[in-house]
Amino acid sequence: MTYDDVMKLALERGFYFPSSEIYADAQAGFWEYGPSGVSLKNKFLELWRRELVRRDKMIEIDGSQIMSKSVFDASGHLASFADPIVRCKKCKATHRADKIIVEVSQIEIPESADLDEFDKTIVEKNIKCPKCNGDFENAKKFNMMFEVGIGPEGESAYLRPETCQSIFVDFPRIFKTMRGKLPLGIAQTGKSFRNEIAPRQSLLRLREFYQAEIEVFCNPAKLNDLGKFSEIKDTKIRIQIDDEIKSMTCKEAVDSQTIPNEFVAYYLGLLAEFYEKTGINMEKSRFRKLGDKEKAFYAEVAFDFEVETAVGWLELVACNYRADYDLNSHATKSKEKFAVMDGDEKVLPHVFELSMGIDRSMYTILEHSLREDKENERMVLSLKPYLSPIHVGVLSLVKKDGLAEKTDEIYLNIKRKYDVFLDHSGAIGRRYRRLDEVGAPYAITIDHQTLDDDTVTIRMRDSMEQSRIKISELDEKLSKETAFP
RNA sequence: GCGGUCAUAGUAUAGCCUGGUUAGUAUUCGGGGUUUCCAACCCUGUGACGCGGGUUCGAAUCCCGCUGACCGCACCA
Repeated sequence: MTYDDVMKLALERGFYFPSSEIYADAQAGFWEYGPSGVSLKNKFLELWRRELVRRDKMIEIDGSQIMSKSVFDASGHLASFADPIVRCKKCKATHRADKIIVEVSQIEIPESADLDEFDKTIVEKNIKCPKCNGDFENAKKFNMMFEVGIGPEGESAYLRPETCQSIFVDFPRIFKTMRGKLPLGIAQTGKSFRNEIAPRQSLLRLREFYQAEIEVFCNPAKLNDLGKFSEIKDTKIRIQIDDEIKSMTCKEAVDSQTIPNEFVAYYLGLLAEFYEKTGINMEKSRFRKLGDKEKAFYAEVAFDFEVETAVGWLELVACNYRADYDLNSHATKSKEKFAVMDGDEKVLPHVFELSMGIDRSMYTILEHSLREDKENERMVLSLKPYLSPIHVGVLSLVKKDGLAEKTDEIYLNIKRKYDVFLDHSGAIGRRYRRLDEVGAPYAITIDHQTLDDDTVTIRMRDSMEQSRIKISELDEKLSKETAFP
């Protein structure tokens, strides 16, 4: 399915839509989830908790979205999350100062350097705008963090550009009070904020977006000493090496040094098993090892988990081995002690991060699940039953003859346990089609026979097949069919 | 941020060039009827010119600005 097909579904069926859309000054990069989108997102996160957080005995926190200046001073975001930019006086085009200098003069100036240095070099080497040969204005820093003013004096703080900083900052307390033991995963879901220059494509590039992040704290001396590695050693993952994607088991990946150690391979394996269960087509996925130039400023080893969609390869998860970059910086700036005991050894833990983009995952799940059933003239959203916004539709075949009342009765009995959509009106076929489009895997229909023998028909979304089932067996059936795997 | 294309009901569109009707159509949606297991049919109802300014007796239509969407470039720690 194309991007436009997914967009249309999202708008018509309440998955997502533009924020503040009734006002003309609404800015780009902000989208809202509607009822169907929220329901899908909640279930996606429940699956994430099951497959990663609980499975690996991680613990979860929920931190502030606004954090102090010191946090981002220590994390490096104040200096490194900003691009030095120069603007052409003539054609107004904006360029990265460091890049344009390298292109013309081969002089490498780190992007965190003082602005004077860029200006000086541009003048010395007589660098002009590549588009129109015009002169540049003075270099400026464009920081992608949103600054906010706190209290009446407007003291400076920032909306977090990634959720993980609260995990690092909270680590000493959490490790102590939760009786932590290495390796320890700390997880968090929530919003992050980045002032993107050009947000695009609805959920794919947002200024305000959801992340589900996991930071695993570990003893760097024990990266190949992981008992639980056996759990995923045979799990297949697809890894891009040079231009070729190879499918191999996690064990093969470590043995061949495609992945540097068991520790990293274990978490990539968990991630692959998780995404398999979201219904994303894993044949269209890859882990891509990032080169030095692509990696974030804090990363030693980095793999992106990417999935192929109608708009190209999409990065869904960034997996970064951040080493002790973060704990070290926060320890130095705050004077707090971050080293912990691992057996008899005192270590400053290293961190491996799985930083998941929830919004992009939502889009990908929708795109990979949506199909057109031409034979039956319908669009079907073949979501996994446990992820569907609606588990089951409850329909009366006709409203009269007491069927509506009987239908209401069944609805009341199951509505608290499942996401149920009750519908009495219109042609039955039309109601089935509507349910197909929001991905409801089952529909039960109350007909005249129901009044005689207390059975209903149950219809499967994907096959359109129907069978009769006793009302008394309904709960057991639904419970089994909509359960998380 | 630069360049190109574009902006009319929930969705998809006609009308714009050549200014003047009650802004048309399809579908969706609400109510009613008929049928009774897969978007049928009949009746009925709700629903739109992105925002701001200008020209004009009169603007969805012409002009300017803004905002947004799409596509390329750049950006994506």
